[in-house]
Amino acid sequence: MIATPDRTPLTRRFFDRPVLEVAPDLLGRTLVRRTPDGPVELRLTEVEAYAGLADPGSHAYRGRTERNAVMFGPPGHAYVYFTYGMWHCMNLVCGPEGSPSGVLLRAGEILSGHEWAHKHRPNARSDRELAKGPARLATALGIDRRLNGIDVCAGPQSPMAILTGAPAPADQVLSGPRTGVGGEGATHPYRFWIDGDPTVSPYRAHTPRRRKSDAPSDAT
DNA sequence: CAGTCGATTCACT
DNA sequence: GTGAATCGACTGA
Repeated sequence: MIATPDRTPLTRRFFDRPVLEVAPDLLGRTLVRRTPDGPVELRLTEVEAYAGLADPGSHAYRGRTERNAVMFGPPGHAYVYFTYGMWHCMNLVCGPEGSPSGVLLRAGEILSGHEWAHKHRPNARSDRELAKGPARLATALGIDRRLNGIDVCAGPQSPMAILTGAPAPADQVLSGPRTGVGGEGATHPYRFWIDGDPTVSPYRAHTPRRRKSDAPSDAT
């Protein structure tokens, strides 16, 4: 049997480019999550770019903190964060070290390991819902903070990797505003997805959360 | 140190 | 379409 080039992790050089180049180039690629029960594979269908210190929508906007430290490190590593007290989301760090940017993995199609993914996502009513949304994607693949900072360009022993293979054709890639991002960061078309793919998550505008001090009152 | 809210998901109306 | 869940990072005093 000849070695299969398509099973090789992408090189670090792939991620060492401007995030707006890397993000659409990731669509159609395969993310493999290596579990004790075998590999779970996902074809990426939707991503979002978070572009450096000047991007108001990015966790890195206000500088380095303990949480976002991985974004300031070398490209090709996973930035996994915990949010809403319940969920995890995963980014891939891009660009030259020191310019903190990343690609949020928002959705994908599970290619193998369906049984394992459904076990982690009991709410999913169909295969296409398994990874339809960033927290769903992380949950389906068993990704949590223990994987924060891991190198996805490392060898086959790594718990996670993005494999080489053909990206989605450019004429099937659409872009638009990022989901759930408010303020100045809401206008940039930094969300990329594969046109018509049923696993792409629905767009939602940012919804500011109601404050306690806004509690209902009889006064006017 | 207390207040605020999040790169979301789910149940319910 | 609206609101709850749920906790920890971040902010400003």
